[in-house]
Amino acid sequence: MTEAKLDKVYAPKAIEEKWTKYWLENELFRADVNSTKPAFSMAIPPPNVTGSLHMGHALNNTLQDILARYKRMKGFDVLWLPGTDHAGIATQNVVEKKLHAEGLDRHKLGREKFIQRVWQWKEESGGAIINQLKRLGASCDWSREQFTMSPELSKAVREVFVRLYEEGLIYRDERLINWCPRCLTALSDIEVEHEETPGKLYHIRYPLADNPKEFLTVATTRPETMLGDTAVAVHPDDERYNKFIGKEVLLPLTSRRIPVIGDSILVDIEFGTGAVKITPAHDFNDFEAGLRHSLKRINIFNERAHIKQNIPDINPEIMEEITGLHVHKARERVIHILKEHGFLTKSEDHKHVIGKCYRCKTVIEPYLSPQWYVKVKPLAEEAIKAVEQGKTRIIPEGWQNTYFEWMRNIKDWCISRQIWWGHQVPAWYCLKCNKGEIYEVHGEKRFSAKAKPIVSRTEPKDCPACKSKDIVRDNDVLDTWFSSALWPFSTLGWPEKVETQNLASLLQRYYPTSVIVTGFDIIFFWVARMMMMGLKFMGNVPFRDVYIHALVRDAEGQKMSKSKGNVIDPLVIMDKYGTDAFRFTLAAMAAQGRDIKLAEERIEGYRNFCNKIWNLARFTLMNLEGFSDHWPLTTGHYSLADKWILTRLNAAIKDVTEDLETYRFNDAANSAYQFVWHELCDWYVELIKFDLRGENSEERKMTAQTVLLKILKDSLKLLHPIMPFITEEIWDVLPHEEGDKGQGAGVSSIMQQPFPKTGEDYPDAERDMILIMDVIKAIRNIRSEMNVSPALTIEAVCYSSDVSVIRLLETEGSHIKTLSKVSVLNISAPAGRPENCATAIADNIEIFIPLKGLINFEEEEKRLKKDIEKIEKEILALERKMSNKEFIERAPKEVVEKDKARLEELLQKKTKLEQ
RNA sequence: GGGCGGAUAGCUCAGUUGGUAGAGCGCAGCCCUUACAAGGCUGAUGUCGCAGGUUCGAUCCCUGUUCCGCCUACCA
Repeated sequence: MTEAKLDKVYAPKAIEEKWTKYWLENELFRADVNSTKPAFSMAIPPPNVTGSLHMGHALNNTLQDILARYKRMKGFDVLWLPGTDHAGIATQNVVEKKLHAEGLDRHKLGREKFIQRVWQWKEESGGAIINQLKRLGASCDWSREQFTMSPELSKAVREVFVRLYEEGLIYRDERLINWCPRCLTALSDIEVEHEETPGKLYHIRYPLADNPKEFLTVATTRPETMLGDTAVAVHPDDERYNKFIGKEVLLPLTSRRIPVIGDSILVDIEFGTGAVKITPAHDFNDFEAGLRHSLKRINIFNERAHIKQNIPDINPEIMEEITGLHVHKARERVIHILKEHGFLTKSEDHKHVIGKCYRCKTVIEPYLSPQWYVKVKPLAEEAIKAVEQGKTRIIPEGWQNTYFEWMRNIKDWCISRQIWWGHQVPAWYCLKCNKGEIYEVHGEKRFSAKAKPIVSRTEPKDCPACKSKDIVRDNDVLDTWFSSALWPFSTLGWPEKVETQNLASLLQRYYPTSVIVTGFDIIFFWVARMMMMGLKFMGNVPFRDVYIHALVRDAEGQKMSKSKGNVIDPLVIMDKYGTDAFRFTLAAMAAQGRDIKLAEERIEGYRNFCNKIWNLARFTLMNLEGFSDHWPLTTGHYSLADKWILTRLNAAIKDVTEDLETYRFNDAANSAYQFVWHELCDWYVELIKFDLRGENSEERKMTAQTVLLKILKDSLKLLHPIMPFITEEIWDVLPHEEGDKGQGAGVSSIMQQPFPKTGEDYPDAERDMILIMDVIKAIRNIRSEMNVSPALTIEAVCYSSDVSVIRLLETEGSHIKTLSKVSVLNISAPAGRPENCATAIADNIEIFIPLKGLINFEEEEKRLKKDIEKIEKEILALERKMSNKEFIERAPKEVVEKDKARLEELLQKKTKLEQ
């Protein structure tokens, strides 16, 4: 007697904790470099150390874990490499906030102490996200956890930087960059979020220098920047203004005379007034125009976007009024003054796009400063080729265009950041050689773009040129995404391969990785750059497949955000419904190419599914009395139901396998769900209850037990990648055959089992079973429609003119009796409708149910009429189709045949019903 | 401005070679039938955004169009 070892109630929490601990203690997720199995590898998109598990992580890592577990069961040596990202700005912001609460700031603390504080913070709180991933069931090889600021990865960063510099692919230049006045750092183009905002377009008169009564009116959205104007541009073909080209205008509020120039690139005749003020130090277009016309650049504000002192040429009283004001405040003042002096002629509503910092949402200011850049064009070319040649596939394919589009229009990547937390640029400056190029910000020495850096893997002892020991390190750190770009190979030990044999084989074995799974929001930030760096330094793509998944939104389709207050916390969900239900929901909703609108009811539905599986397992265990694992499982023993469910299992295995191979997670989840609930539980379990109770024969009992157990085990294996915990728990208490329990040191887990393979199909049994099921459904339908109590046992008459059908009904009639609660099933009755009967037709089997005493004839009439109407409608459609000659001639034969048969069936059915 | 995606049952969404539309939740009716009420059985509901075109036949292919959403872009 097998004792039930599952609690009556499915309680996910304890199970999850138990198995997480077991898996980790037994290191079941560990990759084996020396394995003879084929390798499957993935690098996790490293979450920020500051992070807490959100829906995006949950989806991303659930999908990866499904792949990892599936591939493991498919016989691969799986390396899923985990780790976290140091997340420069984000982390610095977190620690700065903490300092602020203590009444400190990083400048008071100093760079070295501040960085110590960040490390301290990382040690104390940085592991949260990793533990949350473990709770999600992520089967990463935790023994290889990496951090983008670790000494090893830092070494990789330095190596890449130095090599790129030596090849001329990294350089320094003074340009206009996106500057965040709050973070006090430069940002790359893609770190700026654009947002359409209503604003105003101001028309300002610039008097002509030689005739102050004449004006050139410019239009601008940012009037305060006029203080930095160094020219006015008009279109050379613009007849209104081209006569002014070469002349000068007086810049209002200043004593500055600036030239009028002709520029067809910058100026759109149609827009605004047709005349454009040029501020090369504060606008990207103007900067370019300034280069074309060799214009001076006048910077009017500082790092915090406050108006500088002593901007050249400004009227002193105005200067005094606005010095130190934030540009936005200064704007109001300038508008006011312009209006007072009659320079402002008009202001109209105008919506325009403004950039905001992706970390803190502060309005970005274009700001002139020396920065480090990567020359990306040559790298991008290779990255484009690799995808064109199919060395890397992007899935779903639609994202390829996005990738190409960006790669083809790529601009040089500004990689330096003026923050402290991150990989400090491995460059030094000789104070002697660069004497004239030094300036100070917040007590830090900075160097102009003309300064000559010494770039080196290690700190130089002295200046190679003058041997002076007076050298200073560049204060900038690298864009966080610079180190992320190296992730697929830096985590595998690069560049150490020459020195350590073991690391070499790691790279050899696991690079390129098999697939990277990520959201589309970081295609540019991350995927594109990994491609460039991987190709450059490894000579091969970093991954074979890129699987791009959707964004998780709330039930209304809104992006989840703290400010909107619509965030669903995955940890809360896991507490409430269990991790398996949550994971299953994510998988089931992860259809390619569409965002996920997460509604809690859906999760609840899949929690119920977990419960269903749980009870299925309990039922199985309760019915294994006398079970012998030596019972031979051969075709000869199988009943119709056995053959049917085995055939359906094959279909489920085939579907789930194909779906997982092609990243169709939702289809895989649905196939498994459909099979387990609506075929296995709803039908098979009900069909074999008699057998299991031993009411047929010992042989039937043994066979049913064996088949049920096999189907349950295979179902658990099918589900395990999606629902690891519940499947492991049930697997653990099931009886096992030799070798079923997994290998090695008493450790056993369903995850070590091979993924189910399809067995023999029984198409005849499948067809016959459908027939029986249809009859059962038809009788149930009558009972329900006629309001026959479920407690009441009734009689039924089935009639068919087909001998094989009659034989089938005779041999399998017991199922009909049991499942539709019929006591006498009369099969050999003659055709024609007996008196006082409810009638139905299923698959050309006529079903009559004598209803003496318990019928409502009006109901029956109504029911019949409805049936007939439905049939007539379909017949009409089919007949129209059949009378269409071209359909008969041109449609595929099978289709015509099928329709013909269907029509015939319907006609027969109709006549029978009408009798 | 350019590009992409969506529009299918009350709600959230599937629908992979064009051949009579599916699921979950919700809804209605009946049932505590000893695996499961987090359950069982039965049922109802769709001019598949709009207009054309190709085709014997279109939710699916083509063109146009309207609403949403997203990405991208230097119109001051």
